[in-house]
Amino acid sequence: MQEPILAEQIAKELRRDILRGNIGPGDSLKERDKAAEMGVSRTPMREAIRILAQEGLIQLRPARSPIIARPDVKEVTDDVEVLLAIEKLSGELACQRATDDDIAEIAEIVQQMVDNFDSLGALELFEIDMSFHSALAQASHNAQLAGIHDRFLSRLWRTRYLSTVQRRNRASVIEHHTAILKALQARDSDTIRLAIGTHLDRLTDDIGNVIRREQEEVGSDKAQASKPKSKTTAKATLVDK
Amino acid sequence: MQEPILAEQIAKELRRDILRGNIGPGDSLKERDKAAEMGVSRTPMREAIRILAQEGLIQLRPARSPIIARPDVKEVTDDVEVLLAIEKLSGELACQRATDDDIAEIAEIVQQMVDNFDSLGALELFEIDMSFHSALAQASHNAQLAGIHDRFLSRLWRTRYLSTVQRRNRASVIEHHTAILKALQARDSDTIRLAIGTHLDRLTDDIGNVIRREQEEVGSDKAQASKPKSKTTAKATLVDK
DNA sequence: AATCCAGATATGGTATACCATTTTAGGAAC
DNA sequence: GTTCCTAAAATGGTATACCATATCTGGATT
Repeated sequence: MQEPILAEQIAKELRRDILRGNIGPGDSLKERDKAAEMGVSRTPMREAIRILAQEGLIQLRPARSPIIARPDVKEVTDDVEVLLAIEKLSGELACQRATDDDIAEIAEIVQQMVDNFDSLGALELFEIDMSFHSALAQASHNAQLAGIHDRFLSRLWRTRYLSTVQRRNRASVIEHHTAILKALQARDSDTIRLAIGTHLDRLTDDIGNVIRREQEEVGSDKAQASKPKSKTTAKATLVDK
Repeated sequence: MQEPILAEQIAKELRRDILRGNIGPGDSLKERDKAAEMGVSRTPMREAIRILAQEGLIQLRPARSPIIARPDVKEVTDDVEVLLAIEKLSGELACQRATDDDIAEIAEIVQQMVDNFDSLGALELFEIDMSFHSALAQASHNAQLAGIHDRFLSRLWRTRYLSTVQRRNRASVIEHHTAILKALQARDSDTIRLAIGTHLDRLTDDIGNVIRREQEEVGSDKAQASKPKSKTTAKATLVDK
């Protein structure tokens, strides 16, 4: 059955917690305590932490507890800048190399979102959104590119998710995806670059807003009271909608 | 003091060995043996292996010994494809955001290569070459971009080095670097993209040649060795510290 | 002779114990 | 009351011991 090794399961779990906001930016992640909490030993926990650090979700500090990364505006816009270039390249290459099956799969994903737009929640829709972008990168038939793409995608996951949830007209996502799909079907590199640019550019502003708001919250949090070190912060702050 | 943790020293050492060819593609890397060989315990060795796996130098296999990655032509050309896009973006952003100091530093690197072109060996020249590209990425003032750039650069290190060494007219490197620098000084995004394209496109062919040649060697190796079960544990030649 | 099973061995995964360094707290000296 | 020193606690880094499974070897069975 080949199940993934423990470290990866832990990483997955932690990643979920971080991205969903169950543990917030700035929280420290003592490998000893966290391992005990999850009922595993330090070794795989340590490995999991390294994985997430590498993904940019956790920040390692020499001889200190790792903490959940608190990306600032610049960091996130930098990420978006890179993601944009990567995804444009993906689109361009996909236009050249995507198989009919690839395109059909992407079309399927778009259709899936259209069909279920009203019945699904924000999270489910968002996951479909992500899978669309992943599939596009996959269709570039450049594994390295797809890999790096996924990495940046996951790095932006949380911020992007927050921005999606808060956004009023999520319908435009479908428009954009459709435009990208059309360009791909026409195998028109220039058009797909433009469409991808449009799609992601819109995100830049939203993301900026999300981060800035979060930053402010943190500021006021710190201003009013220092956090008591209770270790039961697990389910404290969930995204309010 | 603040010296880097053991795992990173090991990773550095192993990386050197891999890139320089002291341990070749296909060799297995048993963490137990290798750790004993280097006089460390399995824990940091394991961590080092993960680091290099992440960099693409080592290939992890479920429930098997990791092996030194043997990049095939497609993988490397894929890497180049990505590196090209990343570096073009770096150049473009550098044109917008590089400080005068940044540019001066890059100019200094170019000059350094010009001045020492005849006195330095291939390896030293190559290291200057690499530092030029790194500095350019750095000048983009996008840390994420610079990070990913360095990663792909290091991934291509060995192949690129081999291609440089064998190349007849290494002089063109200076031409290309100078062209890129000029474009940067003029802060001309379009020109720098072109110049970078020219510079790296030339590498694509060379790299292809190198890999193909290596592949052939391996092919003939395998042709004669794959019938009998040779273990080929080439564990000689280790330059310990 | 070929096949298959069982024990042995090798090897990666996991847990735990140990160590070094950093942080912190409390008390003594001023 | 403040400061500084020291010892203890916390915590990440490292080593080692243990475990599970995959691979290998040899012999028994057909």
